[in-house]
Amino acid sequence: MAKRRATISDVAKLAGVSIATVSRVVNGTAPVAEETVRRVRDAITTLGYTPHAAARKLAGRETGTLGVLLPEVAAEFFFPLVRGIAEEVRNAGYDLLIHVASSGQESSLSTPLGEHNTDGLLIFTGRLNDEEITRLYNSGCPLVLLYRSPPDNLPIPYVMFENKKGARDLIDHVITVHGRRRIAFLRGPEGNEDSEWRERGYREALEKNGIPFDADLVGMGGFDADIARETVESWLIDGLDFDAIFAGDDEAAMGVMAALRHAGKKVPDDVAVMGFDDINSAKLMAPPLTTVRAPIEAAAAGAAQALLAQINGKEPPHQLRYPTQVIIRQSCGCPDTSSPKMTAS
Amino acid sequence: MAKRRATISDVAKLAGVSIATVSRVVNGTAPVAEETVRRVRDAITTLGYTPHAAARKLAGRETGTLGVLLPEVAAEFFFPLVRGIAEEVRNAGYDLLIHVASSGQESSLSTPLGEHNTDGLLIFTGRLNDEEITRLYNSGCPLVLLYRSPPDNLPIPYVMFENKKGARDLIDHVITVHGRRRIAFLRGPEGNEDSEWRERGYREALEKNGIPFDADLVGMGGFDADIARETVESWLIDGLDFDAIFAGDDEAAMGVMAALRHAGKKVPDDVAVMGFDDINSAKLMAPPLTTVRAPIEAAAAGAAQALLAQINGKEPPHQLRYPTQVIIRQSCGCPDTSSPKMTAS
DNA sequence: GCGTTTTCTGTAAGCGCTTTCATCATAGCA
DNA sequence: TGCTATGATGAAAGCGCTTACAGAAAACGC
Repeated sequence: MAKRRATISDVAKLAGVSIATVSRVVNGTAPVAEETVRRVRDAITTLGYTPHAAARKLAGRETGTLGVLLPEVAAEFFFPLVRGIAEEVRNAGYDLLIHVASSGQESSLSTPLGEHNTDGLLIFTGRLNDEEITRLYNSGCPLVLLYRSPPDNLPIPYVMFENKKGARDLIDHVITVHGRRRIAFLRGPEGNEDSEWRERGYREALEKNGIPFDADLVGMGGFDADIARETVESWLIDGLDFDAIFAGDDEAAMGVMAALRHAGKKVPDDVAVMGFDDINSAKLMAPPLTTVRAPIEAAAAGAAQALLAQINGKEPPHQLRYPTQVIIRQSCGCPDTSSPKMTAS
Repeated sequence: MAKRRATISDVAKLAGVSIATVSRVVNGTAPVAEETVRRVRDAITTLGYTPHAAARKLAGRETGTLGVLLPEVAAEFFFPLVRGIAEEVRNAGYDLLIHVASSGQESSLSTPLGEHNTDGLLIFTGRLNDEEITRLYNSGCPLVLLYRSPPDNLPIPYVMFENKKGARDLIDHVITVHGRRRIAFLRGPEGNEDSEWRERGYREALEKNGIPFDADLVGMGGFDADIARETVESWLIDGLDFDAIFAGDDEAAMGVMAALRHAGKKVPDDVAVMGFDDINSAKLMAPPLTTVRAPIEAAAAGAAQALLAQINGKEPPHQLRYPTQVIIRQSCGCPDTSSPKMTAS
């Protein structure tokens, strides 16, 4: 096995042409005689030649790579997200560079990511603070923000869900249909915009139904099962009175259910539980989770498209807003309408 | 805002030195006078200079990038996996290129990934068939396989879990402790080695306890909640007799529980359910899932280390085997030993 | 049949960086 | 004082590729 890999000149030599011609047939950037194309193609396959990415990037202008910045946390909804992005990016012939923000680092100043290594960046992390985003923006790096709005009203495209409407409809449902009035809310991570909008929707629904907002009923869920569980457990110990919990997202809802179950509370009889996102396991929970469907994959794909458009000099939409939809299952108290049971329990 | 980014020569000019010197202070590859270092540093900051990755790669030998090949499927256990890899890779100063195998493509021949764009590849996909792996191996690309052994006994390092032992211990538990004898098994995806070893462990436990193997009790779980659910539902319709289900993995276990619950079967009273992996939501299921812990993140980190070692010319271990551990919760029938309930239901 | 396109192909100039190699002070040592 | 290690720096050669630019051959128009 040859250790050294074939370069464009090897191919050129074998095919008896110049490297420029090889480059042309590889990229199809100029007309090449049919016969020549064949010879070059042959040479390429016999040599197993693959263009060297770095060289290509250096010579051309683009890097052919898109970067994604992710927070360290591993939530289930990351995968549809990454999948949506990956799909789009691959179709456009780009590579995907994923940077998982390190836990320790305040900002990603340490990582020389972006700017030079990628043609553009999809940013999904609260860690990358405003200054960092501003810096990247000023450096001219094409950016698209996921689930957060740009700092200082910078004209950076961003994607968002209709969080407020989804949350409002959801809460309205448990109030009007199930008569719940002591509805708790679990906030997401500090500064998370999705959470802020969901809280707004929650409050609107309360207000609309004449239920006063009670700050005691708001706690930290962190969009995380374990955090949510702890919060609910401490509420239970404190004897807080509630008959429903809007967990902020589905992960947290899972933690909420575990806490409730562990304390002997029945869902939804004693406490209704609602999530947000409609992750895959939502329908598998016991009871199946009433939640709001967020088209995560589609939104991610949209973000990738916006970035690609931007890179190609097109004007991307300033904001992409994806609709959400309430998904009624049983954790809110609604009956199971799916196929009948086999056995009476 | 300057549109064009600063290059090394800009820095050199500003600092009044040669580009070689700038390179030296940036990389610390040779002694530079203190005063000069200061001047260069200043120039770098005022210019906001960041070395261009591609150029660096071209000039140096390495690309500074590691690739990961993932199948399209999005399972929850991917995240610890990616996290483990990302962490390790970042610590080593490499970038991570993630390729999600496309659904349609037979092999990844279409993607020019690997070889040239990365210094090495972590492969976790059954899609990339043996020939493709062989091809990559022959091309001299450093490789590490995740959760599968190399084709044709090629000396490619790979990481594995002690699947057989974990499964054996787990099944032995429900047999000896809970007296189950009609234990079903849900296989993972076709050709999945983890699944094969788990099945072997399952059979060994059966044999050890004098229970004959019954092919009817083996079905397809696909390591997927929905597939597992369907299988169990059809078993239920067929009236198959079983008192325990080893779901193959935790995702499938989730589907199994949903099917059982939906049919009015009690877990674990009517049917014990066991998973494998101990994903985060395992402990949150109702009832909490008895499973086998696989150190996914550690294994992924180990794989990354092995790849890095290989790239740096060190001899990587041929095989990395990670121990597994049975995690007893309540889905097998064991009592809940955690903190007491707050309320009697 | 001669100027003019049109096709095809080669030459060569970088892209921004790393890295010998050579240079030139200094400093060390006899 | 003379000669060599040593430290600090610059000049320049690429890394593998893209892409003007230009030349040569073939096709076209009148």
